[in-house]
Amino acid sequence: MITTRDIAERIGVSVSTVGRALADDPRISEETKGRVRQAASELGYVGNRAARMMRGASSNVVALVIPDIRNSFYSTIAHELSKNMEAEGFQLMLSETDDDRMAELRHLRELSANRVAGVIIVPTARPHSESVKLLRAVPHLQLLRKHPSLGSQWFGVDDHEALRRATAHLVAQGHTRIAYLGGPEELPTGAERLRGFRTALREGGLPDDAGRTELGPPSSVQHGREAVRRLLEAPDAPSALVSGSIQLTLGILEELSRQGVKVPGELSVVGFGDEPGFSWWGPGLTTVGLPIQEMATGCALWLLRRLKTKPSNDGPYTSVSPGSLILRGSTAPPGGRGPSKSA
Amino acid sequence: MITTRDIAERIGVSVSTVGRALADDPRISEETKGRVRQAASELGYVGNRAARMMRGASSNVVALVIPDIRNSFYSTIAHELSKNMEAEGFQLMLSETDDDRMAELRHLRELSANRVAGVIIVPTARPHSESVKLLRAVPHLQLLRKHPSLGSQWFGVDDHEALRRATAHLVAQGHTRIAYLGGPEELPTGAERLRGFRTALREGGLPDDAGRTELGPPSSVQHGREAVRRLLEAPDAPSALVSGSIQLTLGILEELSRQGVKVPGELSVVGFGDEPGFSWWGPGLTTVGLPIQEMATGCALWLLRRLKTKPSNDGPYTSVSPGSLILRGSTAPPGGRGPSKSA
DNA sequence: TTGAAAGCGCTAACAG
DNA sequence: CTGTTAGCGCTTTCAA
Repeated sequence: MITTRDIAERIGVSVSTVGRALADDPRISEETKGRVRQAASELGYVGNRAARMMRGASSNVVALVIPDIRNSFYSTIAHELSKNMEAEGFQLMLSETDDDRMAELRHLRELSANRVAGVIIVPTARPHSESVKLLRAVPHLQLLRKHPSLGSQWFGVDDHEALRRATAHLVAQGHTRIAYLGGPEELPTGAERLRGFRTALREGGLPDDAGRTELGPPSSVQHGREAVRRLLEAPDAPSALVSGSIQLTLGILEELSRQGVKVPGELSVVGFGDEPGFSWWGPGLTTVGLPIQEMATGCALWLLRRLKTKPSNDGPYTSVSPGSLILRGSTAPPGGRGPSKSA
Repeated sequence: MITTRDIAERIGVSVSTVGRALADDPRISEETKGRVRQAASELGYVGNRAARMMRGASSNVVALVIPDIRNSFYSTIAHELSKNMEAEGFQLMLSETDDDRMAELRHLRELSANRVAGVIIVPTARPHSESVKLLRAVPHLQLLRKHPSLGSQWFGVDDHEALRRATAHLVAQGHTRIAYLGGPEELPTGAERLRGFRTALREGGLPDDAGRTELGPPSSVQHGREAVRRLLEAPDAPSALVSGSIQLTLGILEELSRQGVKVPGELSVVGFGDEPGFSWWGPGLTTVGLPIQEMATGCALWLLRRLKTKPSNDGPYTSVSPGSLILRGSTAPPGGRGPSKSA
């Protein structure tokens, strides 16, 4: 590897002159700068960031800690962050936790050892206490999920409102046996979405047992399939179904297609997120559209600003729009037939 | 930030003793080790990798350079790599090029400055000469696309064979006007897939002008939609369509749904990749399934081995299986009606 | 306008 | 078993 010293020796100046020339220090003559740059380019010199960091420079790496990049929710976020970060000269480190707090901890340890400049994290349900400590030492931001121990900088969506709206739509159509399929309550998002579901039932004047809930791993397509199967086999099968996770929605759709369930004839369905394919599933999936992109961009801008200004500004948090209900053909009054939009 | 020196001072030993204790050097007494570890943990010490790197330690970061993480093709790869890398203590850096050679170059510069241990890259069509130089200095591996200037370490799929099979299936059903919609020829993958398409036509005894081709940006859903529109409006509209890109396939499906084109009645379609949703699109999409996961795992293992053994072993390349044609309902003999599988 | 030298945190050779 | 010392590549005083 070529160092400043190699350049210095080659053109017969000192390393400090080389360093200054490369930093475009005004005290160095244009002529010397030229020779230095020339030599640097010929030798293929690439500055060593590790050395710079030892002199106090900060890393240009921001880490994104998420459950699983295959979830398009997260890959959209990763893309948006990456784009914004790259524009400011930052690189993106990707750490997948698979919703395992130990994996999360392992990653955070590595990230601290690497002295990353910042961390954007979708925390696991109950982060390890060491994870909490590690995060305290680096500018960070929670995304989607919010755990109190990790500070109050948070970007997310209004989960409660999103599910409330989705469910209210079904209630308004006259459904009285509605099932909710979502993540576990120990996840803040899971709890909020479930709460939104129940709020809508209550507001619709439905008894508490109108709602049947199936909670489970939110990133498991497989679990979505199984949960649907259980719901449909139960004696008092619901006439409508709301989902509280993208992956579960994928499982739901697959299983309903496989079983040939008539939607919305036998069952009305509201999905979560708006994946490619949701619009062409069966009669078109009515679903909750989420402002992921806006959220990710906001998140990136906040962190970038935070990284560029010394003082630690601790605005409490920012929540973005509740998402919008996208009406397609998968919902209709119970017992009715054909998509609601043709009613 | 806590350093070894802080620990040393706290318990009254030298920094080297601390260093050795933390490295579990057999020369240090268990008792001292205990005290050092205790202090380290109390102070929340985290080793500084930048400093270690200056002492010759190598980075534990491997970079993945791809066009766009939103493409599920790449997010699957990222996930698979991440999983394998994490198991060996490596972190994954994510660099998106958007198929822009300048963005690619910018990323490679940053990656070299950070002295990443290795790079896995899906190169742009014609990488910048500086990119080539930069890559020469770091263990790297090409993925999917193969550019001669970037060495002969390559992992990919048999694109020629994949498209040949897909097209042959249509030819066998009696189609004589088949359209191919894929990436540009300047991309190695684009060229190979197109060649596979033409091979199948030729092998089927069809004249060269039996095939109509629409080439364009492979990651653009939008382009897929437009290309389909052009194909269908043309005077001699094809009776079958093959795709050579996941994103283009998404565009194709959206547009065909939107226009209400009867598949396979009016048009037979073979997609590329097997996304969630492809199975429930219309009559079910016949498509080319790709062994992405296997490829990514192979790729990870190869690089890990390469990083752990000093000698640079340059086996030429490994190509994995050609993918398999997944038969569903979207293909049928021309003029026939109903899915081919019901024939 | 340029050089010499110190030091960031860590490891490893060389003493004790 | 432990301490002293040097040096990785760079920036930054302090001198010239």
